[in-house]
Amino acid sequence: MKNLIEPLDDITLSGFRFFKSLSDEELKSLNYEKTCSSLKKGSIIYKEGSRLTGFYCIVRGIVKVYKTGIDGKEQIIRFARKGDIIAYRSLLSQESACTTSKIIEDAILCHVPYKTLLNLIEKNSSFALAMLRIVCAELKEANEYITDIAQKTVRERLAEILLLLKDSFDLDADQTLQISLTREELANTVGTATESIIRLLSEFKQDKLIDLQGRKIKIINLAGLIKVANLTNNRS
Amino acid sequence: MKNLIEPLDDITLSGFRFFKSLSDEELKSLNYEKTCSSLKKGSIIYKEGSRLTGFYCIVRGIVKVYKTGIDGKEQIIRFARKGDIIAYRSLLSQESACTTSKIIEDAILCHVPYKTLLNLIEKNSSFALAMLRIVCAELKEANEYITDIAQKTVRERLAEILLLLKDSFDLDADQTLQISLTREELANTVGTATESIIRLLSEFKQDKLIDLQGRKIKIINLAGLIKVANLTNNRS
DNA sequence: AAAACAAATTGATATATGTCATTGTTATAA
DNA sequence: TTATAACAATGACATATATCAATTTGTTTT
Repeated sequence: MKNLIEPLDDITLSGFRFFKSLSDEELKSLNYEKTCSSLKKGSIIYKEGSRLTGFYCIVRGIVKVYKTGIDGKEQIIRFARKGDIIAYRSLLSQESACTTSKIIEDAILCHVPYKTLLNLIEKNSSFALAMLRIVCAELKEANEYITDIAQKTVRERLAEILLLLKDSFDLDADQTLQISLTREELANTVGTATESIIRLLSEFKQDKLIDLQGRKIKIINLAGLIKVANLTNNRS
Repeated sequence: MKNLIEPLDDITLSGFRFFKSLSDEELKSLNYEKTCSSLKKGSIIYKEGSRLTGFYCIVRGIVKVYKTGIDGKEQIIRFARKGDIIAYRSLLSQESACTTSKIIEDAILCHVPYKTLLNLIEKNSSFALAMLRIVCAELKEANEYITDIAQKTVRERLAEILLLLKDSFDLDADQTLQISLTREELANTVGTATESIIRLLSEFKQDKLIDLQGRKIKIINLAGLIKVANLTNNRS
């Protein structure tokens, strides 16, 4: 699969919630300085260790962000979708990327240069604060996930991840998760072995919590799933 | 143990690396607006769920920051020491605290009001950027820990935590860790059961990696520990 | 100093989950 | 249409780690 990259002209970042606090003028130059591209599933946006020149806004599609751990096993840190930004963490720290990002659903991304970001932070304190809050939100998520992964069983975590995916990517009319992951990707998110995911999904199906057909996961007993997930209070 | 709080007059935050980018004038009003206190081991600085009015700078002592998970089991998110700041995450997100912070070594803290923080972020873009980089650094750590906890054995993680503690709190002349934790606290950091920590520490001792006397942990084979920790590349 | 409590240790045991191996299934390409 | 590979599903098995229970040691508190 080739990285079919085709520049796109008419995309604007003006509607992005992340840029809500920008003035018209700032938006104008932002839109001028960004570079958009269309990427096919499987394309890699940037690799762990690479030098970043900017961050990316996701206009459409889905991206998985992961770290490479022991034996090259990937740990998925998050899924990003329309309206999200990626690569900003390492960029702001001025380090080379500590994650890899890969398209899992055909996407359109806009690249915003580091300099533009710095400029906005410097000139627009509302933007700086908004940025700060985005990082803080992600840090909160991370801390919660550390607690989960340290204290919960794989079964509980799988249920929880399914609920999280439901909240992030919604269900279609048929109560089916609008994100399609391989069993391995699910395993790399939950932090377990692929076989365990397969077995647990089957169990969930037997228990009438979900229905499976291929990669489609249909939630048929939400309350039951929530119960299995054993939520403390956080994540809905 | 009582929360013996005694206001302290002559403490200044001017030397804090975190405030490096402040002007003399900003420092002056910061020092005026802060409130310092001396807290004994065991004191709780703030509790999960409480409303925060500011963040805290640690002038001396050690603090553990933890989340309460399943069955009230605590998951230690980080240890903070001189020069570190705590409580800023929830504060910036304007949420109630999602962690609890407790003194584990007699400490002096300075409370800086939210308004002061906001003001600095608004008026001093270098400070805003510095703040941003602090949050980013913590997010990086968190992501790395997620990968570890998801992929490594308890044995590996324990070795790694010992190394981390060594880097954060240094060793005394005798190669002994300058932070004293109960086995339970170690367990709650590593994300395992207390008994497992006890057994693994004994094994490490048998393997001549460390020496134990009470809560004192002496590192006698650093290279060996590093090997056990099975570091990918990140944390030293 | 005794009493009361918290922390550390050790052993026995159960089990959730990882690992390995095999086969079936589906997608992709040639 | 076959060939090739990626993915999914199952079974058998090993084991790291949790859990439970009992004992010892060390710290506070009165």
